Amino acid sequence: MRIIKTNKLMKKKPTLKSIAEYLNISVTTVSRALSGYDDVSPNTRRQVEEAVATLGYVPNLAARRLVTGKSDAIGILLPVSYGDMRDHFLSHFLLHFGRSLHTHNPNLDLIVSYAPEGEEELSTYQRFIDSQRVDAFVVMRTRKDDARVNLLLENKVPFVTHGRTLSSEKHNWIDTDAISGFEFATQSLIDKGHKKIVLMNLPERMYTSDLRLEGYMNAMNKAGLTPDVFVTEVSDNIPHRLSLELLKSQNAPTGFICASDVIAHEVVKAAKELGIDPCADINVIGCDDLPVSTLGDPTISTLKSSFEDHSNAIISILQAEMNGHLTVPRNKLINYELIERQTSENKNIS
Amino acid sequence: MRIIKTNKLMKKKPTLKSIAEYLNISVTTVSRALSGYDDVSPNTRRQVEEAVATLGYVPNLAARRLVTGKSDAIGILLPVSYGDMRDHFLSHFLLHFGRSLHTHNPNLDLIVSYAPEGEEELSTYQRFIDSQRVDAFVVMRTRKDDARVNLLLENKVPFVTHGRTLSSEKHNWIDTDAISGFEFATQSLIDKGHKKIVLMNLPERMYTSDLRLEGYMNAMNKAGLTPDVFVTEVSDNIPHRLSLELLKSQNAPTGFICASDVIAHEVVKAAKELGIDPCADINVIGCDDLPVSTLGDPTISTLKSSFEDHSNAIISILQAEMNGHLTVPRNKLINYELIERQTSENKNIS
DNA sequence: AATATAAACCAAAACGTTTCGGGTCTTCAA
DNA sequence: TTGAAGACCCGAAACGTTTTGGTTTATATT
Repeated sequence: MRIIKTNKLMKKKPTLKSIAEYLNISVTTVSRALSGYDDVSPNTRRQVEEAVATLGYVPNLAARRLVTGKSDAIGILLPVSYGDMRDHFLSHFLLHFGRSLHTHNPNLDLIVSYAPEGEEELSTYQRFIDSQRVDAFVVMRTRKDDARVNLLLENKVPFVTHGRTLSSEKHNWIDTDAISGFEFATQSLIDKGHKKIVLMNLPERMYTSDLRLEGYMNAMNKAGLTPDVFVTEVSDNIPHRLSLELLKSQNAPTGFICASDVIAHEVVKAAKELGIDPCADINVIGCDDLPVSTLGDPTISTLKSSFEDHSNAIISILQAEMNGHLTVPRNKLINYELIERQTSENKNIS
Repeated sequence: MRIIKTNKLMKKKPTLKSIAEYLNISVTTVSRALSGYDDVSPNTRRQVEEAVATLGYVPNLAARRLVTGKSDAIGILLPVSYGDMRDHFLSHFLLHFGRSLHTHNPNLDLIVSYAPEGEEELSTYQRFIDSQRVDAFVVMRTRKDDARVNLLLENKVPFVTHGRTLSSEKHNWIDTDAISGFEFATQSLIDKGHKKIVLMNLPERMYTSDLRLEGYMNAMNKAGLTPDVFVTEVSDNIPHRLSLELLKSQNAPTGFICASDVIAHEVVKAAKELGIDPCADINVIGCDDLPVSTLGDPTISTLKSSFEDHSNAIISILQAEMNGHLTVPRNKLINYELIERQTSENKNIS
């Protein structure tokens, strides 16, 4: 048992008490000095700060959390399904969100755990709430009618959803402006002369799917074109089989609006397999700007919304919730930007 | 202020005390019943368990942590650099690790924070240690001589590194068996008749780069071939420019062993730009089996080691550390498997 | 000189656990 | 009938903070 640090007067981990003794003042005063109260003299405050620095005091979070009832942590329960391509979005989002949170407030912990959709999803949330591990939640991949939302509302736990629900007016949310985004993307293909444009959508369980559909329909209707919608999971080779089928059909579509870059990538791949030029013969637009869309050949056009914006919006709502109480739910719509890459570069389909 | 839950006798959040009062026994006994001590009668234990269930008691973690000094959390301080392609590996690893940790022990929290390489890296670790937020660390992307390792050793905090260091004998680590893996990959190209095989390595700051180099050298020396090594970051378009240069040089290499799939992908891309068939004219092998290597066209051969194995190895070492104390550092080498895809499918380069 | 005001400080309670060092009551052997 | 052993239980302290509701001292006001 050697003493590690060589600072004078150092034996154990310093506490408020040891600092108080060291300075011959009370624990209360030390605490208040450090918390910036104004009933402590400038001189005392300075001494406390010095002592903290030389003794290397760091507050014990457990004790603080016990007494304040706040945990200074925010939780995110990931709905990952192993091997599912959708994990791409989540894993990148997570990294960015964590990073933003940290730069925004390094004292907020991010606790990551898992609550896959299904049986135990709600009970996992409940346990998390009850143990008071976190002050607030970020809820990912919201469904239209999402039981998690109700649970959190009932328990009066602050949270922000990433994606709207059918009861969006009751809770904080951020979301991409899927209607405008998909309308714009569809319109861009219409402008290029496409007549047969399909939407390859995600399952309608997610609300966002409805909104994307709406955007697509808006553009198609305005142009007097017949919409054609397909729904696919982003896993296994379902999107791939579907793409092959579509491309081989007579009177095959030439424009593809895809709800995910992964789907878009499968369309491109299927086209190449069939000897169809994914840039000249058809146009493909994906969504999310995942690495696959820039790394692939050809590069894939995509609807992008910055993780930075997502994260910042979530964090600012969370902060508002955790400090002064929010009287009314807040929300934020984030714009999509159409990134034109090779799969939509040709100017005129005839 | 309405009462949310409708259970009888429920007003506030239940505590040990409320259960004790409810059952007319002492707090001590309740606590001991729940902790599985054997000095509580079967009957009492049953009653306690029932009460816990009906009242919906969940222990307050802050209180427990305060008294035990354990946090039941493990921390991972990510060395992310925004926009860096290496983040691909990290983000996927993180998702998998979290998932494994959760299935292994759902009561262990995973706290994710950020400590980018540089100035504040060590102080970030120090603050994390001092605040006793976590019981143990996972240290990613170890360097040859890694100050984080020393810091953690000095503070006697349990940790496992992902990747060896020069002082590996002093700490727990897991790592991929880079020597064997890269030797095997190189040998596989030699077996196909390649004479000019280059290694496109990562900066030697990381120990793993040395080991990969060693594996490559082993195979080359054994075959009497002249080694040729290049070092590149995995960011910007450095690997791309380097690839173009190499492929355009006279007496250009035909075999490419790359320390990352991202680099391999750049080689492939450069080849295609130059009209070189990345499958027939050259062979390329990457590393890590990132999504880009399966999603790309052509698909890229790669050295794969399963995240599952990584995670499990780390977790089992961590568990050993956190329960009975480990007397001697543990480690685990994880095998690479060569996944042959299109970029190494041709059988004979002449 | 007495009183009000302000500045600086503090003792003690509280948060909800775990654990230490006992205690009481059976039961059973001597 | 006594004593020991075992089974079961409990009071109180401890963990390190924050906060409440003061007290003390010095200065200003009447």
